[in-house]
Amino acid sequence: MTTKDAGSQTLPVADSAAVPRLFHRLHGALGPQSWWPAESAFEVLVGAVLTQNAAWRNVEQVIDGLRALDWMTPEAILAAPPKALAECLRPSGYYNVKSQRLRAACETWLALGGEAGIRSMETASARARLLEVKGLGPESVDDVLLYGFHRPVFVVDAYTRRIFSRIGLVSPRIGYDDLQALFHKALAPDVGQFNEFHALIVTIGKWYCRPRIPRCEACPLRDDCAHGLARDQRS
DNA sequence: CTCCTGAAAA
DNA sequence: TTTTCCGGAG
Repeated sequence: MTTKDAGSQTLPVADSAAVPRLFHRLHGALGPQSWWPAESAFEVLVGAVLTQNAAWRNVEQVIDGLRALDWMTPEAILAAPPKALAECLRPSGYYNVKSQRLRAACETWLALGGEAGIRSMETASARARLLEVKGLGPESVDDVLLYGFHRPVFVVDAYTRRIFSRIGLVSPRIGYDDLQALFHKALAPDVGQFNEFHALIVTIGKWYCRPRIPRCEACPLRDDCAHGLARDQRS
């Protein structure tokens, strides 16, 4: 092992056997999370855009609002007056940028042949095409692929980076692709497990591995975590 | 790095 | 009152 491993931002101590072990620890402690709360692949796309740096609680308000207006289709969103659409998105924040991102996503969605068209595409090409949309970054696209189209793509987010860097497996500045690659190497391409694992990570990040004041004492990963163990020694 | 923004928890 | 939220573009 060299000191500079050609761009890999996984720490030298990283052992990928830890990854599946952490999954089973989480699943045993928290149980099934039953994600993603959506009724269609398109609704996953909508939720993915709306939840960008926004609490899901606020996203739900918008989703309910879109349903009430009968706007939960790409055609309806593109037909809606831009001003009215933005107003509808207000509760989820960044409503001006998100309304533009949503329409851009709807245009590409239809251009690709809608849900049926995208379902017929290879995962890699669907991912590449969706990433071209201004406003769809890797996390939003991977949400759609995993939760909307049941493709074995591991979703990475800020929680994943924070939790796994605190545990001591990766650098806190690791990039999206490198972090995703860690999971793809450590796990079999199992859609059910990818679904559950990411959902569990979100729950841990939200309730225990918080940014400023983590609740390490009660965290299910405490015994596997460098950060949690360091806290023990201080007390 | 900054900006985009409202809602609710802490 | 401050922090945080299932990010992404410029």
